[in-house]
Amino acid sequence: MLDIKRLRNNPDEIKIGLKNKGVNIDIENILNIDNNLRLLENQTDELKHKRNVVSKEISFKKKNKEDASNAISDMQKVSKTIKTNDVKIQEYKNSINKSLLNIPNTPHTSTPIGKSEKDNVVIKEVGEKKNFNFSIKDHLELAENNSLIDFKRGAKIAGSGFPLYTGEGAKLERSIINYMLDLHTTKHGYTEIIPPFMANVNSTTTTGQLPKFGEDMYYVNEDELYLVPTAEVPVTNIHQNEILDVKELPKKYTAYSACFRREAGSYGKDTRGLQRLHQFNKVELVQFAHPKKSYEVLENIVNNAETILKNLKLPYRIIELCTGDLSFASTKCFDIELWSPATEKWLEVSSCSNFEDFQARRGNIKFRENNKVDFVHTLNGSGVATPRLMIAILENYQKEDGSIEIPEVLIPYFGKKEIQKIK
RNA sequence: GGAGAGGUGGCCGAGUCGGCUGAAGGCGGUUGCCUGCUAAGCAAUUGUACGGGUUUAAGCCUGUACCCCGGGUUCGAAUCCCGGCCUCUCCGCCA
Repeated sequence: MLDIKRLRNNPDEIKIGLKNKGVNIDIENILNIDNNLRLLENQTDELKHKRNVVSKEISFKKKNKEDASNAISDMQKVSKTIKTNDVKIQEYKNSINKSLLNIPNTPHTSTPIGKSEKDNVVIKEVGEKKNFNFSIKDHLELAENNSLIDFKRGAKIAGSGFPLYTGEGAKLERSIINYMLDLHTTKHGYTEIIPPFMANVNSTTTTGQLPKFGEDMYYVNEDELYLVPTAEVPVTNIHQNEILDVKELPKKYTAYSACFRREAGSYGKDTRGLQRLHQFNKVELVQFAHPKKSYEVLENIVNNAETILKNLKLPYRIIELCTGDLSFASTKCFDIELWSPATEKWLEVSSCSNFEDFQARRGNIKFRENNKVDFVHTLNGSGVATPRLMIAILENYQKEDGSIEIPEVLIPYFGKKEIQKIK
């Protein structure tokens, strides 16, 4: 949520930011309502002040057995006015709040300006794309031949987009998750969390899924709960309505969660195999940072995520999203993409973003420094999502005989050096 | 799911038959004094949000609101009434 004071004082700056993000929002209208609100609030505060004073006088009079009926009937009128004013004030506030919740964050000044993903900037490419001297298979065929994932039965159980990992496929998936969690906790200083996989309206509003993107989530009507689309939702809300001590910052959490996404409207787009799923596994990194340090923290998160891919010896690249491709809540964002040799495409496995105080305002997450209280900056990044990582491992580590080599760092977790071809 | 108890400031904990309680008391924190150092002691200070005023600014002054949340009664509610949420205890069910 944007700061209403920023809206009052620098409306032009915000208009430019929103324009760069490709959205058009009537800020003047909000400012008008804000003006009316403050006017009425001032008047009403004065009435309330009067009521407080006179009520005390009434109390004294009654104690002294004096007549207070005039004052009381006066105050009856005042109270009536206060009541109607309060209703109006609440309407103004609701209206402003509703508008603010629907305004996206504005990009950081360093974010490259652009309209769509075509304008994203490649920051660097790391590792070499392997040259295979045999005809390679794609991850679907490999998963099938080695009995790692049973898409058909997954679909039978829940529908398409719900993969059924089987045997060594399940074990490899688990190995990947464990390896990532261990790296982040032992080498990168994160505290591990296992969060609820469902979240309420409040929590999903903090992170920005609600009110605009409710359609993207699975919703359990009876209990008014959303299945988490990412661990970012529960983990960011750990400190909802809290004031942290500045000494605690940055607070670093890593969490595994299953992620559930309806992916409404994306049918037929890169949906083969593991590319786009309704349920997938992800290890998430979340940090609560001092506002002055948050851009350093962003680099730190990118670095932590990157280390996974480096250690797995997979070719990857980092791109910076342009203003037009930035998500609703973020000011700056780096994606990490893995190379899929079979499809000759880059696959996004991580998205690392700074939200500055956007989520902190919605979730009321603050810190105290020298007796002053201010909103923290929240950041997160995938570290990383498993399905496309699985694609990259299977495809990049395949051998001519159809077996799949296990990346060195995963061997202690997987317990074997390779997966033998079965079919 | 059934029965009962309860939700007060960073924490503990008082709050009378509604009025002078933003909230006693204690702990903790901060600052000052004291002290050879530490401990102890003494004193002061110590919530948040949103307005208004003032200052170059840190700040200061001032108003309103907040004692789980939302309504209601009343001139006036932490205190009374209704609804919700959460916690605890017992019973039931269950991985």
